[in-house]
Amino acid sequence: MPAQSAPRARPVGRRYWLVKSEPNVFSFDDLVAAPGHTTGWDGVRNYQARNFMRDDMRPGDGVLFYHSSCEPPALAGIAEVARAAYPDPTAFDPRDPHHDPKSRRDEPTWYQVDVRAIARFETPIALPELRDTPGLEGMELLRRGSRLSVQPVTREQWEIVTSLRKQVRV
DNA sequence: GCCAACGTTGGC
DNA sequence: GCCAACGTTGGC
Repeated sequence: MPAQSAPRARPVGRRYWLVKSEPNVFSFDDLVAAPGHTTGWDGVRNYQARNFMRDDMRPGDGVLFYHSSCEPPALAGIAEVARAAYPDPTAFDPRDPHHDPKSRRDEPTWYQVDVRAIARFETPIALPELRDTPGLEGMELLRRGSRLSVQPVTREQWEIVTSLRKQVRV
């Protein structure tokens, strides 16, 4: 078979991600308290973040849970993708703040995955510590002006971050 | 509260 | 297709 006609295989193995949430709105504790420690990651209205969820996130992938717009901004714990992408129902609801009339049930614009809490870091890993940790220089989170609320993390970055703290299963 | 950086919108 | 205006994000 000609190589150029072969569908490109998705890289095998577990992938890693980081999601941001304002703890005043939805914290890691809120995720732990949710039924099954799981929630739909709804309300994402950025195309790049959507594409990661819709096209690349798979059940079992690792997720770093980041608290933004708070003091201190920090990684709170780890989670995993519990369900692959499906249409974000809040986009269809006219009364929802994330309603988007251009997303239709027969042709959804916005997608979400389900995220399940796995473990809390014994203490949060605050942003300055991440900046100071060798090997994390390339993290999207640390890039100046970075605003992506769903972003990929390399396996190497994941290993470094998760080795910074003891983890307490939830 | 400030403001830099970013994504989106809409006039042209 | 350009780009100014605008709204949002998010650290500080």
